[in-house]
Formats: sequence, structure tokens, C-alpha cells
Amino acid sequence: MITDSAAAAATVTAEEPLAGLNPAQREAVLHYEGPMLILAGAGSGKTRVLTARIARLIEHHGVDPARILAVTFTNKAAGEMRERIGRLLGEEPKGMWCGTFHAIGARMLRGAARFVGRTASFTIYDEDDTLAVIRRLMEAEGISPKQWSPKVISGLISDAKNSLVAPAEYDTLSKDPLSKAAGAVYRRLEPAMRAANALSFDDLLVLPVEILRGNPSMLATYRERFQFILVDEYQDTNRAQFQFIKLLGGGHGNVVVVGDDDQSIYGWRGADIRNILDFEKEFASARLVRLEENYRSTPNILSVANAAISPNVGRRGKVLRPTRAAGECVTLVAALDERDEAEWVLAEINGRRSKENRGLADFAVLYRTNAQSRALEDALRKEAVPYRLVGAVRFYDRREIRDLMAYLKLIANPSDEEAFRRAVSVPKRGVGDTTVDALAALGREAGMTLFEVASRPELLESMRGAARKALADFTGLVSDLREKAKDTSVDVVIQDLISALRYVEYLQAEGPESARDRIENLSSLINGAAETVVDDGGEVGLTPLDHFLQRAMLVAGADALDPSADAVTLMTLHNAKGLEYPVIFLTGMEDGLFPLAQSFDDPPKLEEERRLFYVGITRAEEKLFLSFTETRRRNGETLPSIRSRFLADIAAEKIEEKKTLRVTSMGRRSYTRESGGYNSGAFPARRQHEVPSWRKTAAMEADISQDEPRYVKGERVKHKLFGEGAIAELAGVGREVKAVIDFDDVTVGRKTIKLAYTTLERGQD
DNA sequence: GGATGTGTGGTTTTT
DNA sequence: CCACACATCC
Repeated sequence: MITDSAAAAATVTAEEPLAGLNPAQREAVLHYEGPMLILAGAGSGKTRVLTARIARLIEHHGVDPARILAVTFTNKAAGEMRERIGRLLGEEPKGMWCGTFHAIGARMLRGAARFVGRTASFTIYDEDDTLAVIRRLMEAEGISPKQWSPKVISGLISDAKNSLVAPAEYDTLSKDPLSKAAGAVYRRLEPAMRAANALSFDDLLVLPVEILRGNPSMLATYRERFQFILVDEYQDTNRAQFQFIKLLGGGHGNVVVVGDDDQSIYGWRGADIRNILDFEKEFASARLVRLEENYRSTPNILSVANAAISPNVGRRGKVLRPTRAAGECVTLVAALDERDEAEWVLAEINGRRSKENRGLADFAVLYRTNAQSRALEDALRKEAVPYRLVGAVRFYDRREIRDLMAYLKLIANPSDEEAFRRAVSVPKRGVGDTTVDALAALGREAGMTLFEVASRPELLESMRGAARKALADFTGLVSDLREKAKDTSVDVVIQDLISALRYVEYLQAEGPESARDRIENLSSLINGAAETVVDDGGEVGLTPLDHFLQRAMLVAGADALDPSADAVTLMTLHNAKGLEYPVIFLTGMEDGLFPLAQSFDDPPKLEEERRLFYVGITRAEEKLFLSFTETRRRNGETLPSIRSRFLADIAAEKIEEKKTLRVTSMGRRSYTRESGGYNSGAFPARRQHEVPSWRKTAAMEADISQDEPRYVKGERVKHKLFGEGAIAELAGVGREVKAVIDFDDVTVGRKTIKLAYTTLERGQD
């Protein structure tokens, strides 16, 4: 049977970007109309396929770029895609919408703000802002934050939104007290957000769906507008996002989605793997293309990847086929603790840097939780090796940046209540909670926003003179800057703001030490603002400030990553999605950490952890290191650890095992704890249900303490600093155990040492 | 109102 | 272990 694509293939001309594509890739690129699901394994060249396909739509089929909607997972990916298409075409794909779901939703809402009771200059609330609103609503509803934490309530509401469950429906589903409480808050959330002319992250996804569902004419307009839809990282879409695509693409069905069910790692934020498993049901007649040829990694790495993911049930099934020549084997390293692990990583990087003439940018160190970056950072800093930390504390989350952003948001959107609250209280100007609460009360009476009330001196007669004066100054400043922002670039507005607030002086007064960095961050903010160019197709007549703010609120950790920097990259596995590096260190391969203990008795969660492992492995091009430690400090206490159960799924011959020097020199120190300890050689590690320390009862604490190295009176021990000695006395229980030690070194003599804070080595028997 | 100190609670991943 | 909420004091 001759398909469209086969016919089209015959007409391919030389200048088309098809050279070097394998048959499956070609099929995906040549596909013209109708739905298609591309199951693209890691490293199978999907980005290339997507860009070539878009370029071909434009060039070969004469599709207007403005008719194309391309959804990516990060803003950075969107920028790269746009750029690559531009290179293929020789010109910018003008008018093409390309961005994350959130950015696209925001853009659509700018133009359709009136349908959801907002204006085009709405501001976007981040997690903290939204949480603050929820906290206040809980208070208004008489729900104690002690009883249910605002985070939990917020999480429930978020889940509801992402599954497109409206407040009314949620109420009817709520039976238990917690859901009822969440329902009560949920009901009041939208009006509150509306009053602030603000949208949460979730709203950016959900409200576009509501608009498209509720307004046939809007739906028709957008369907007409977007004739071709492409979605990358489709496996991580949630139900709201799926509905969005279904609504837009439902008419013409020109929807191409690219995904890999094995890399679905955002289930916890509502990503629904059904979306990929059921795509063909929703879009009947969808063609299926599998990209299984891997161009990224060596066969050794791929064989580990295939083995790691294979225990998962409920996958569509796929095997990565290598195309590269065999390379180095995968190495598993046992380290003593996180410091030893970090030092080993550093040594390995340094070694390879000189031996293999690699740049620092060739290395990435991955881990499950952000907290793990600390030991790595310490080690890198000690040797002055440059590194980039992705995620963790986002630039825009820094306090000084948040302060200024609050002003900017308030300038852009006078109704923004969270911005008002933050801005008015910093720098301190004699307006505190009491005054703001009074403003809020007045506002409720008069049906005005905080800013409106604060700008009306005649309404504030009940207030202290000092507060009145402060508020007048404050609102005057903001209003002036608002006027100014209409025809001034954002960086200049920020500079004016900083000088009007005497913000630099404020930072210096606060702490001369930290001020340095913070002031540096201020200039980064100014520079960033200066560089922000208004998106192509920002058609709704937004101010530059609106654009800047939107971009700032939607940046992800990975967006900031500068690939040209000569630096080691440190990031969580989640942040590593879509990236690749010649050398990857996958650290913290320990049960309870990776996979997290919470997933032990929850098979779907455990499978997600396993997919995360798979994602990590497949980031590596040439060399993959896995590492685990014998003990690791977690939340302030040192816990014994055992190697990850995931390692047991990989046949021993696929992996070379090593130990760090310190583990080796520990020699045959035997771990007698039967459930764990260092378990060399034979693979299956015993499972151990780790109870997080903060959940332990006193009895459990005592029990655990018995597992820790115990000493007896008279025993010989060795201390890092004081050398060898003999234990004279032991006292205390659990973490409070103290030992009185007579050290051999007479200049040291007798010392009392809290064992919890030191690592003693056992002396020679 | 704001600075300072103490307690408590939460510790997965992020747009 | 840390961040934040709360209490206490000025």
C-alpha cells in the first residue's frame, strides 16, 4: 500500500534536510496530515525528527509557520527548536507558537483574559504565592493549618485542577473531612485569584481548556489557527494538557506526539501515562512510528539501560538498539560516605580531564534529591573546580530577586495582592501585618484591592499617621514607576526601582558579607531584563514588563543552563531529562534514597523511580558511573545505607565494580548487620524498609542506635584528628553516647567525645 | 512594628 | 539539619 509519506518521499529533493535519516525517522518527517504517535527511545534523534518535520511542513507543504503549534518540555528546548528550524529554513519560522504548555497557555490567556475574568496584564503566581493565598483562605474558612497543612490542601486542589475537576464537582466527591476542607478552600480560590488578577501555574493549563470548551467560537478560531500540532515529551502530559491537545487537534487531527513511556517521570505532578498508552484510541487511525535506534550511547550503556527498565510491567515495550561502537564498560563504585563519594567523583573528573583531554562541560553528576548536591559542591569548591548547579534554588527564588519582582509585578498588575504584601514590607517602612490586615478589611468593605485602598488617603483616616505617610510614599512610588514603565525598557525601570528604594544600601546594611552576592544578582536581573526580547507574535499589545515577568515566572531550572560554560553540571535526575553528556555520574544508588523509601510498597511509584533510573542511565554517551555509599548523612544524621535494589536487575557481568580508596583501606571491616551493610559481589541486596528518622518513635530510635557501631570499654579506636587511643568510659544512649578516650598521643591525652558527631575507626583488634 | 530568639515541623522530584 | 512560624522583647 502506498502511503502519503511514500509518495512524498519520491519527491524529496536534495536540499531537504532528510539526509542521514533512518527509515523510521524519515517516515516521521515525511508524514503530512493526520495523527501520529512517535515512540522515541532515548537518544533516538527525536529532536532532529521534530525540527526536520516542522521545516518540511513549512518548506515542502507550504504551511504558514503561524499555523503551527509546537509544545516542548522546557523553554530552552523551545528556543533551540526554533533556532534549528530557522537554520534549516534559512529564516525564522515567523508566527509559529513554540513553548511549554505553561507558556502557551499563558499566551493564549493574554488574548482571552476577559473570558476568565482577568485582564491581559495578569500576573502569574508561583507556588509560594499560591500557597500564601491558600493559607489566607484557610484562615478565613476557619481551617487550622495545624490540622491540615496548607501544602496538603494545595496539593489536593492542584490534583483536582490537573484532572479538570471543578470546585462544584470536587465538593460532591468530598466525603472525608480533609477533602471537605480542601473543597471549601478550592471554592474560594478562583474568586480570590480573580480579584488579584492572577493565575497559578495550574490555571495556565486548566483555564485554556475551560475557554476552549465553553466558547465554540474561540475553539473554532484556535482550531483554524493551529492546523498542525506537535507535542514533545508527550509521556509527561497530564489530563488537562491532553484535553487541550484533543480540543485543538480534534477537528483536523493533525497531531503528532513524541514520547517514550519509559521516560515518564512526572506522575507525581499529574502526568498520566494513559495519555501515551491510549493515544491511538483518542486519535483513531493514528500512525505509529518507533524510533529505537540509539545514536547517543555506547552498547555497554544501552545494555545496562535495557536491563534496568525491563522489570517494569505496563510498558509498551521497546529495546534500544545501539549504533555506536563498543566503548568503556559501566562502572559501579562503592564509597564510604557522601564525602568520599564526592571526592571520588572529583578525582575521576580530574583524571579524565587530563588523560582524555576533556572539558569540564563533558561531565554531569546526577542525583535523586537536591540535598545531595551539597557534598558534591563542597568537594568541587574545595578544589576550585567550576560547576553549574541546575535547579535547587532558582535564580528568581532568591530573596533579593523576589523582593524586586514583587515590585515589578505590582507595577504591572495593581491588583496583585501577594506582590503588594511582599513589596510593602520590604525594605521596612513601618508598615507591618497589622496595617496590611487593616487595609484588607477596608478593601473588603469597599470592594477594592489593597493597592487601591492604600492609594486613597481619605480611606485611611483610622490609621496611624506614620503608616499613612508610608503608604502614600509607597503607592506614589509604584504609580510613578507604572507610568514610567509604559515607555521605558524594563532594565531601566529596575534600576530606577533599586535607587528609589535605596535597595543596595538596604542590602549592605543587612549584612556586608552576603550583600556582595546579592548585589551581583541584582545586576544579573538588570542584564537579564535588558536582554529579554519580546517574543515573536506577542500580538496582544503587552508591555515589555508583562513579557519580562511572564518569562521570569515560567523559567525552569534547566532553562538557565549555559552549554558553553566550562563547568561540571550538577543536577537532579528530573532536570537531566532531555540532556546528554559524555560522562555521567549517577550517585546515591542506595535503597531508600534511589529508589526512595516511599515507593517501596507502591508498585506504580517504584516503576516511576525505575524509569527515572533509566532516564539517568541514558543521559550518558561514553561513560557511565554508578555509585553508592556505605553511610550517608540524611537530615542531620548518619544512616547506614545499602546499595539500590535497582542494581540487582543488572547482570553482574555488565558492570565493573570498584571501591574508593577509603573503602579499600577500610579493608575487611565487616559489616555484621545482617540486613545490609556493604554487600560486595553477589548482587541481590536485601531489602530494607527504611523508616525516615523524623517518623521514628523513641523506641525505634533506641533500636536503631543498637545497629550503629558499638564500642566497648577498653576497645582501641582511631580518631581522625587525635590518632589512636583506648576507650576509658562509655555513657549515654542513642545519639547521646559519649566516650571518654585516652589517646596515645600525650599532647592530646584524655578527651570526651560524642560518638554521634565523629567517625571513629576501630583500632587493630 | 520590628528585631531577636526559640520551637516546631518537614524533608522527592518541578512548570 | 534547616526553614519557618510563633513568641517575646524592645
